[in-house]
Amino acid sequence: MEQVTIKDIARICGVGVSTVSRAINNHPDINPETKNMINRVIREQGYVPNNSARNLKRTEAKSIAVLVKGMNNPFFTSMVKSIEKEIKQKKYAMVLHHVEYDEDEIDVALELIKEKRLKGIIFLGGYFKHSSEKLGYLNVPFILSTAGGIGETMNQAMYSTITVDDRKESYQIVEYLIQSGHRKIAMLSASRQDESIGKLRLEGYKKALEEHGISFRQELIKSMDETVEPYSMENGYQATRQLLDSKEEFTALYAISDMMAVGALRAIHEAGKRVPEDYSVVGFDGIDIGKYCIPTITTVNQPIEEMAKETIGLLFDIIAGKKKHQHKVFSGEIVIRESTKSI
Amino acid sequence: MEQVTIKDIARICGVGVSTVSRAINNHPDINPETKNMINRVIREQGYVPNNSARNLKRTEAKSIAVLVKGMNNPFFTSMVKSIEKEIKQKKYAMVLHHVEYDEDEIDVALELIKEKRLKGIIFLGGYFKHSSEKLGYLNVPFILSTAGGIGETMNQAMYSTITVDDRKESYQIVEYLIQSGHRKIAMLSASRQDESIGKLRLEGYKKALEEHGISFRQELIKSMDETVEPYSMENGYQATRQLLDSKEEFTALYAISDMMAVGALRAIHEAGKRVPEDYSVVGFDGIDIGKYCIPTITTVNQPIEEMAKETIGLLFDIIAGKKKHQHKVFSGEIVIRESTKSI
DNA sequence: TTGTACGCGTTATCAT
DNA sequence: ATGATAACGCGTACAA
Repeated sequence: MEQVTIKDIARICGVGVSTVSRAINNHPDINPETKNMINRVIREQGYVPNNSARNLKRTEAKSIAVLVKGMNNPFFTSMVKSIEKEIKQKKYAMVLHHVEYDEDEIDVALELIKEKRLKGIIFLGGYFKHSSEKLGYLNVPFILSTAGGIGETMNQAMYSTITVDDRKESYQIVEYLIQSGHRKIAMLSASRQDESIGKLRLEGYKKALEEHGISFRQELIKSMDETVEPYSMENGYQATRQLLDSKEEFTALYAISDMMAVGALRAIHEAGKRVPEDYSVVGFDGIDIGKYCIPTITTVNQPIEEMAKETIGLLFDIIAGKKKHQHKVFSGEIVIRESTKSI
Repeated sequence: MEQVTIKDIARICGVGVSTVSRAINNHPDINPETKNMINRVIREQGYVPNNSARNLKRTEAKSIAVLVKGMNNPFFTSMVKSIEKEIKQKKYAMVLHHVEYDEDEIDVALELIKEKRLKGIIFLGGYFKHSSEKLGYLNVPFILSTAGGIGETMNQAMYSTITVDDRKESYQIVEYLIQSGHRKIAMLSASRQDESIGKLRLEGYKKALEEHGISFRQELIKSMDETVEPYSMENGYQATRQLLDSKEEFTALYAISDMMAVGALRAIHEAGKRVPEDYSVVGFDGIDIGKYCIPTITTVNQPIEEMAKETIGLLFDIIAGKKKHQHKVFSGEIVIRESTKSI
């Protein structure tokens, strides 16, 4: 279990530690021969530099952390991939970290800042109802991307945001349903206490109903089961079953995530009904699975690629001091597929 | 950008650094009053201990790394969750790390060992064709869980493995198809050069055919497109389309992952055919999505929960010196759902 | 080109 | 109960 250190290597090679250090870090001022010799010994000994010590010493590390809330959602997976591509292109290192739904992302970020020498942070998802005070501890630029519940209690100049307008997009997908002739539109919503995207999407739903003279009925709203993973297929399945069992009449179902919509499809199928003949179903996010389901799912597509590009681009600009924090809103796009029909 | 350190806290509080350290780490020998005072200042200053320095100094860290190859596969997601639960129960910290398909997991592991003070490593997925020499550098116990390509070049006493017998399980699911009357069974396989689970599952397929007097036909094997994400829905979709376009006759389709099976379902649907009426489809893994698809997918269920428990249990026993490395094989279970029928 | 010595922020040890 | 100080492993200024 004994760790071999840089000193051991130096001793074995009969050189000083700085020479070994130079060999490791490809410094110019070193004799190629000694360098080769040192590298050979390093391999022989299986020596790996201790990163803790390195980070402790190093001035800068050119790394960016990406904190993802909830590792399950495939939506974030593709977002992360896009971001990673961009980060690598800029020759930065990406530190990916998952945050549980019940963890505090700021605390995690603070840990990370002290551990790695971060140049910036990207938060993906999450709710973000933190005080300005706490946010102030974050002494590197950070961006909230596709995060909900932003801007009420927080000082807008302290950070950037990249989002879609959840309220508006939600409004539009519901309006699409209304224009397709649906008037009894059920919704698979977030939990009742949700203060995040769930709330915004619910507001959009209500507004669309209102503007088209349809009265809101609480009975048509099914909230997520908090004991089941949020936004999951299982959650969508459960909620839809409840809805079906309740015998409430509806012709369309709006799930606030594509994953939930998949569960809804199943529940409807099991009830002996068909999509879209008996019920139209729409989701939200635009993840891959919606393209493979049978039927494929009509949804609000979030421009993942663009948002990722903008996120990382903005972050680099802020790091370089070229820009100030800003709040960008992207437009979603309704993608009509097989799960909806006009009535 | 100025980092506030333990010294600053000590100075502000008018105490020594060791006292601050004691306050942070809940040492017994400290006056509750000073402790409270220090904690207040820490909060006020937004001080967070530097983990690099901590790890550098700390004797032991009670942490276990989990390295996952390929972040996309939901199969690993649930595996990780189970493992995390167990690790937390033992009061250890889990370090989760994703490894890209083209990264070398051993190198990543070596980095991690030096950085955190790991007590053990769990590798999830991946191919593992490393030399004993390189493995020897890993000076903490490690377990290969659900990893393929094990045991040929590697010294079995150096590590443990937790797997299902991919060859056997593959054999059984194909045999199930054969017993259901299918004789023309197509397969969505790994890439041709695959030396891992893909190869084993292909061998199982061949053996089942052989033992039931069915001749193997290369035309019925579609390999994954290497430019598309391995084991993905897209990959399954593409391969199935090719298969369908090739006009080869078959009555059953065996996809080596559930995700690929989902893609296959879609491709078949688009071709105007039906599952299971026209084609029976089976997958492999037993992930959630298979329960929600329409139709639900017959598959080989891997006992994720048990394997996770065994993995982490064994690792702790090895760390404690209670057990030696061993190689456990779990049995899968064929779960018959809607996507298959007898002919 | 190479070696020596110091300091990074923290914890452990030993005094007090 | 508290404080001073020596490590931890590494990078780097500076001396040689």
